[in-house]
Formats: sequence, C-alpha cells, structure tokens
Amino acid sequence: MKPKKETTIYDIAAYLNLSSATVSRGLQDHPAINKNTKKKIQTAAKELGYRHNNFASNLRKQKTNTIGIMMHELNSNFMSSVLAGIEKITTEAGYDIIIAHSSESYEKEAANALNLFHKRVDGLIASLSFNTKNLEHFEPFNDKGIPVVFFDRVEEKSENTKVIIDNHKCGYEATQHLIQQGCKRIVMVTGNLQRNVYAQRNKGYLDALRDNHIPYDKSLVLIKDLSEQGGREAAMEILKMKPLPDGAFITNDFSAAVCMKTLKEHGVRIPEDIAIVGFNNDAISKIVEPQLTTVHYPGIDVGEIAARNLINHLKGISNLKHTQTIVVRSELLIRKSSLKKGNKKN
Amino acid sequence: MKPKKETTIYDIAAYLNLSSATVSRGLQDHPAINKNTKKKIQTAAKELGYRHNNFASNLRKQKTNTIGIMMHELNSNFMSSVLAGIEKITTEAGYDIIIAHSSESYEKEAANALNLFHKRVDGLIASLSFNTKNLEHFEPFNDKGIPVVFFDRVEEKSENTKVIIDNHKCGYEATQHLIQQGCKRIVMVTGNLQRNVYAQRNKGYLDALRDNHIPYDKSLVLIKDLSEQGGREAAMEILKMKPLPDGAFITNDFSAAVCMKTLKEHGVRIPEDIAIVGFNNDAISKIVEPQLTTVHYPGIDVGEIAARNLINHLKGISNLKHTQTIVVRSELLIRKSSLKKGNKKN
DNA sequence: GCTTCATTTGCAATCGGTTGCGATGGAAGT
DNA sequence: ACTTCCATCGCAACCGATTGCAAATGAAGC
Repeated sequence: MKPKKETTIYDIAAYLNLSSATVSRGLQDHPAINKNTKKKIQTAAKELGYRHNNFASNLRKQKTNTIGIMMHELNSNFMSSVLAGIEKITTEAGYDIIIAHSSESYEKEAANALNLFHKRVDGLIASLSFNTKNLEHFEPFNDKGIPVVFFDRVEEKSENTKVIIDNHKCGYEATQHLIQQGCKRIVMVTGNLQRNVYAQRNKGYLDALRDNHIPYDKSLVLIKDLSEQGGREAAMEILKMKPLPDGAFITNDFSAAVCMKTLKEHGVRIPEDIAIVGFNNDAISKIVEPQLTTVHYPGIDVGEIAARNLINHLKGISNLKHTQTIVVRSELLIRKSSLKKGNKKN
Repeated sequence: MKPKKETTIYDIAAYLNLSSATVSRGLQDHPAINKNTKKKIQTAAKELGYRHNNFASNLRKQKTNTIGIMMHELNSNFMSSVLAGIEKITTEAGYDIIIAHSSESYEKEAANALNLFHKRVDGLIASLSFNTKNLEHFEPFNDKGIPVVFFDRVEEKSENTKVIIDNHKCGYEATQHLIQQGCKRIVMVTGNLQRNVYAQRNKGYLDALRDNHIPYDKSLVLIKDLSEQGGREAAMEILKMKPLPDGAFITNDFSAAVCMKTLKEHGVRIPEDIAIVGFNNDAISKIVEPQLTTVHYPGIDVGEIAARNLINHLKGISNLKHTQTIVVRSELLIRKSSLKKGNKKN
C-alpha cells in the first residue's frame, strides 16, 4: 500500500540535470536562481508529486517552525476564540501549533511547559493556570532565548510580553454601572486573587465602591473557581447573607449564569432583587434569562495580537523586548440582568 | 542569549567514551545494551542537559509521530470534549497533534487536508464539515496508506473506520419520548440531511412516528444550520405554523436553547405548549429554563476511542481494516423541558 | 586448547534539505 | 586582448539520530 517512495529534491535534480542545491533554492524562490530555472523546477516538483520534508529542513535550519500554546482550559467561548485568532495568524505565517492545556493545574502546566520545551517550539503563547504560583517552569525558555507571550492570565512582574485587557477598568465600570442602578450592597464573585485578572477586576470593584463612598464589606467578596459548582456555591452563600445583596459582579459568564439560575430557583428576582453583571460575553450570556449584562472580552483579537507579535519577533521584524504590554479594547455590554428600571426605593 | 549549544548523543558518547550508536540505544532502552551502561548513559544525558531531537529522529525513521485532527468547529462543548479525549490518549502514547478546523466549509476542509498531508501526519482523525460532498480530499491519505478515522460526521459509504453513536436510535428515542408525553405534532429541527448524523436522527424520528401511527408532515421538518441564527429562525417558523406543534426535537443544544428562548419570548410555554428535546448534553442544557431534555453524547469517549484505535493501528497492535464502525453509548436524559406533567387533553 | 555462542558495542551509511564558498561562463569595461 | 564583474549554479559539509551488520569480548562446552 505504500509503494511510491517520496520524491525528494534529488529526484527533481536528477530529472532536470541540476544539483540539489539549485533545486532547493529554486523551490524557495532564492534570488540567485534564474527565473526560467525556477519555473522548470517548480513544474517538475508538481509533476513528480514532490512534498517538502519539514524534518530535514528543520533539522538543518535548527528551527521547528512550531509555536506552543498553553491554555488553562479550552472549553470556553473565550478560549476557543483566542485559539481561533492564534490559528488564523499562525497558519497564515506558515507556523504549526501545538496545544497543551493544564486543566487549571499548576503541575500539569509545568509538565506541559517541559514537554513543549523538549519539542523545541520556536515560541510560546501562554495563559497561566488558576493556581500557578511562579514562573520557574518558563525559565528554560528564557535561558535559550525562546520568546514567550502571555495573554489573559499573566504574571505582572514578569519581563515577558503580555496581551491583556484593562481588567481594572472593566471591574470599575461593571461596579460603577451597578451602583448607578442603585445597588448599595454589591457582591463580587471572582477567581483566585493571586491571578492578575481577578486581582485587577477586584481592585476596580474596590475603587468604584470607594469613589462612590460605599463602604467595603469584605464578606461580600466570594472567591470561587468559576465552574458550575462555583456558581451554585456562590448563589447559596448569597442567599444566606443577612440583608440580601442588591447587586452581583461575577467574573465569568458561565458561572454567572449558574448563579443567576440558582438564585431564581430560590425566588430571587433578577434584576429587581439582585442586579447581575457577568464577564466575557460568552454566547450563554444572551441565552440566559434575563440576558446577562457582561464585559465583552474579544478573544479573537487577543489571539491574533499575541500570535502576530510573537511571529514578528521570530521573523526579526520586531523585538518583543520593546513591547511589554498590549492592552486590547473591551467594553461593558448592558443588558437586562442589571437594569433596575423602576429603581425601587430599597 | 543562545550561547549553550544543544548537547547531542555525540556529546554524551564522547563524555562516556562510547559510540553514538550505543548512546542512542541506551536512551531508548534497547535490550542489547548492558544495564549499567544504560544507567550511565541516562545519567549523563541528564547531567549534560540533553534533549531528544525529534527532527533528526523523524527524518531517519520516516515517521512524524504526529496525528492530524480535522474538526468542523471547536467551540462547542461536544467538540472540546472530543478534543480532550483525543489529547489524553495521544499524549499518553507520545504523539503530537495538529488541529485544523474547517469552520463548516468544504473548501477549507479540503485545504486543511492537503496541508496535513504535506505535514506528513502519521494518521488522521476527522469529522466532516456541514457541506462536504465527497471524500476526494482524503484520497492522498488512502493512496499513501495513511490511516484515517472519522467520528461524528462521517461518510457511511467510506471504507474508513468510524466512531459514532447510534443516531437512529437517539432520534427514535427522543421522538418516542415526546410521543409518550402526548405530543402529536412534533417538529424536527436538524442540520443538512446529507450528513449522516442528521439523516439518521431524522430516520429515527420518522420511524418513531410511523410506529406510533402518527402521520408524517413534511412541513414539520426544518433544515437549519445549527447556529444562534438557525435557532431563532426555527422558532419563528414554528410560531407561524397553523396548529402550533406540541413538541420539538432540535438536534443541537445551543440551537435548542435559542429556539426555546425565542418561543418563550412569544408567549409559548415550555413544555406545556411545546415540549422540547435537544441533543448533545452541553452545559447549556442544564442552565436554560426549563432544563433541557437532551441526548447525552459522550465526546470524551468518542475522542478517546478514535485516538486509541488510530494509535493501535499505527503501532501495529491492531488493524483498522478489521474494525469498521464503532458505536459509542449514548442516552436520553429526561429533564423539565419535555415533561408534560398534567397531560392536558390537547 | 579450540570452537561455539551469547552478550555488548562500534562502524558507517542513511534520512532530505540547507548554505557558505567556490566555480563557471559570458557580458561589459579599458 | 585582457581584466572585472555579475548572474547562475554546483560542491560538499552539515544537522542529529537510527540501525543493519560486523566485531570484540568473554564464558561455556568438548
């Protein structure tokens, strides 16, 4: 079943009475090759069914033409968008991608990093797991001069390039919006505050409260993993709160949807009793009832930008050392779940 | 920044006064190498910071150790599950994966196939796009003896191994369930009937109707792409139907959710007026109100099985020619959206 | 002591492009 | 006529691991 041997540049060379060097150069449009010769080479290549051998090429060039992607998870709308963005750019540029996901585990993330390192990716695009504490596992990349671009979940102290949104602003605006709707006791449900995204959003929340002279009540900040389970737990805790809160800022649409659903099941009216703002603008935010006010976080753009910067660096067009942090646009989308029309006196 | 040159087996060989051949064998636990020697080699490898060079290895072995994955889309719960399943098995087996998605376009699918072919994947796992009409673009793989495993969206006539669920049974059971709930006029919203999955589900639907002596009304079958748009369109068409239908089988949870929401917005009560059954058991099915009755389609299992079969074939443990079609378990999960408790007389 | 055989290890070719450097030939310059 | 200079192309050494085959070593058997 595998009778036909692969044709190589040597076959083409023999066929055309040329040297393999000329064929190689002809195939990659080298300027020192005569136009007619190039044409002949490319025609012959097609005729003979030649396909380029990446391994031989990579071996010689000492480059893998592959970039690694590390994600904490890939089953969210946001993450698939990022992936789509990255894929678009990388395939255009002729790079392969290897995807590794950590399932939010630091250990797995470290293992993945090592694996990608051994696979010799030319560059790395990464978002940190929920509980990643340090960046030691990226050391080998830095040592070897392999560029790493972080997105979304980043480590602020790190020297690497980062693609993010202004999480502080988003948190501030979300909270501000809830306050404008008349909310006085606003719950914030968030992930691990070690992670920059959640820390920044939380800071925005705090600053908005302060600017509106609303006292900060520590017990209103709930730290959860942002899973289905987490959403349900948050709802149960909210229900137990002495005076019921009148607003909630939940930093993940899926979790917000679950939370909202649970609250409704217990007789809480949304937004009348509690106004809710989510985060990410996942598809679910438009399906849930009432539709979820949320922060649009354009995953495609994030992916494209991260990939483009990395590739430009690899091609020597730009240098990542010069562009430390890239902030992508994001915006608050106001929908029903947060609009207290009649602003009841309470 | 890249001062340290990579250490190779030659470095190890020189370091230990051995030949590169011995080192190579020692590193891969070849039986003809003395145990002590092996230990020394492996220790030295660690000391010197050796990392295996896949390119040299692949070049020599004429295998890429990579399998290609073609998906029609990857932003659904089901698809990410499949991917997770595939990834689990492939990484365990030490294979890399290259992911390509067609965005439901036949042209893109063909282009991806060609690309993966040039990348010389050892094997392929694929689900066809919405409007793929033929399998010509898989010919090169067959010609070269590269195994291809299809899943979910498959071409039934093809010779390749397929991993699927019993779509006919699922369609039958879903419809049967609706009938048992007292439904007489059941809408079916489905994708392109050229695709096996939808064709089979449709056949199940038809057979259930026939077995229950319910006349088939062609106008009740709506062909839609299963997007948000499609869900909304389906709802609008349902609303226009002369006697309103009393049941709906929608072959995709997301689409079903959108459809249900739209119907509710127009005053239709679910399930009292129309009972609804979805498909896939995506996370959204539990969040939507009422919770969606759906068919559990275990993506992880599908992915694992497809990957395992492919890899076993590649390793020569089994032969794909012998296992043509693998049917994975699936089951109807009955939830609120289809339970007409009080069975009104109509 | 000599042959036999198993255990270990080394030799050297091979996989297929890539690339620095030199060679060739003819046109152009003086 | 002779040197200079391009434009093209070829030589041959890499890149790093794999593997068939041969060689070396030593133990065991007669």
